[in-house]
Amino acid sequence: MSKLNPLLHQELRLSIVSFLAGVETADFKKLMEVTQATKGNLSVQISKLQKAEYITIAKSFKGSYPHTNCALTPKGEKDFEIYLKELKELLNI
Amino acid sequence: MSKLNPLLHQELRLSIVSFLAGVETADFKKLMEVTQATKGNLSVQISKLQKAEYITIAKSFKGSYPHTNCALTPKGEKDFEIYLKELKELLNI
DNA sequence: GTAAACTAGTTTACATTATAAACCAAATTG
DNA sequence: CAATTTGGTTTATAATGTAAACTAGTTTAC
Repeated sequence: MSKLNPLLHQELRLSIVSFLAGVETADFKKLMEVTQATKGNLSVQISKLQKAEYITIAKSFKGSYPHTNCALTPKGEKDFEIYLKELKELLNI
Repeated sequence: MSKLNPLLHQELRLSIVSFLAGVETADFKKLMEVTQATKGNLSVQISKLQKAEYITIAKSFKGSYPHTNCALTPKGEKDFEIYLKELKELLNI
């Protein structure tokens, strides 16, 4: 019984990481779109992922508006894979 | 983005349901053994699963000691399958 | 040129949830 | 008969999740 990584075993964060694992980079707007989360929730959860060094958050300006770009780090990728492996074991899939 | 069933998307409850899906019946002791959870936590979580009609909890006596037996209901089984399907979609697996 | 509405987020207050410690009742053991 | 064990439940606290409220600036319309 290896405990599932609690940072990843949460729907919104899992959605974010899973999506980033496929595309390697996505902005705030895109993440809102694919996850259907509220701005507040998304903001909080990407911060947690960043604190854990699972993603990088790059802030810049696109025209005059702020723009936030997220990408998975190698650490995030690795721990996501471990999570997947352990989840599959738990669920026998 | 179909939201993952929050009752099932919790490690201990998921472990319980996943295990019961394989065996169809297990007692408290067995569930403690396979999940490695504390008694208190296990007690709380099986109660929640029972309230949701995902499992049945049958109390009896085995010799002189109380004995609690759990089994998945058809509803639990069905929602577990739906959860699995949606989880796989989310994770592309 | 200024009020209203929009973009792009962050902060924070509240509600929900999870968890283990404390508890309980009965049985066993020494 | 006191201490320990079995088989749990209750509950207090901590941790977490979430959306509403807020910030800061931009664009549009009058």
